[in-house]
Amino acid sequence: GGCGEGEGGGGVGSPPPRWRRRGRARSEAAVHVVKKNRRMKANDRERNRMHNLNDALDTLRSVLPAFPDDTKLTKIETLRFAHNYIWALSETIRLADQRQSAPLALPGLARLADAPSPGSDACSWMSGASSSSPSSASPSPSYCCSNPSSPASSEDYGLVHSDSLYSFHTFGIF
DNA sequence: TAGGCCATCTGGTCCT
DNA sequence: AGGACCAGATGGCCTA
Repeated sequence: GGCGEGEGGGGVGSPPPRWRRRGRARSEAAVHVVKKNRRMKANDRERNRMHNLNDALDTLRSVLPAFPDDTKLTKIETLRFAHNYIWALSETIRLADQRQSAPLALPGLARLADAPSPGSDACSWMSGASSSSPSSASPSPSYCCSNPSSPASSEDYGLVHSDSLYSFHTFGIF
């Protein structure tokens, strides 16, 4: 916050005539009311904006795999999970495409070695406020698994069960 | 009780 | 000028 409420400075010297003082007082009151109304409207818009944002997050939660204990993901967890979930689905599609193009070469197994999945390497799908950017060479999520704020059960379930293993089982990789 | 998460308010900044 | 977006502040609620 700052100080944006600077009212127009008063004059220096003798006070203005009575009519001017009264008129000025009225206009100040009017300005105050206008500002107050503007602020209330802005608050209302901001509230609606945040509600829309939360609705979008709820929609995102609804398309993500549910946890067995019906734990509601926090906002940050939802975003991170969605990010890794998209990555896992992309990997699944990529592996499927590779298998289709070369079904006898078992490229998936080779690919698993050089495409670290969040569930297979030392990292997981949540946390990572201090993680490096995933936009470097590898598109895989780089969030590390040592987030004390994330429930361990959620971490374990999130990708290992719902995404990686399930997907790899589905396509016969394992 | 401390810490995490959340909703809300608020002022600043940018855009139309 | 007004609206959208953003970040900081604040207080409430919940849980370990």
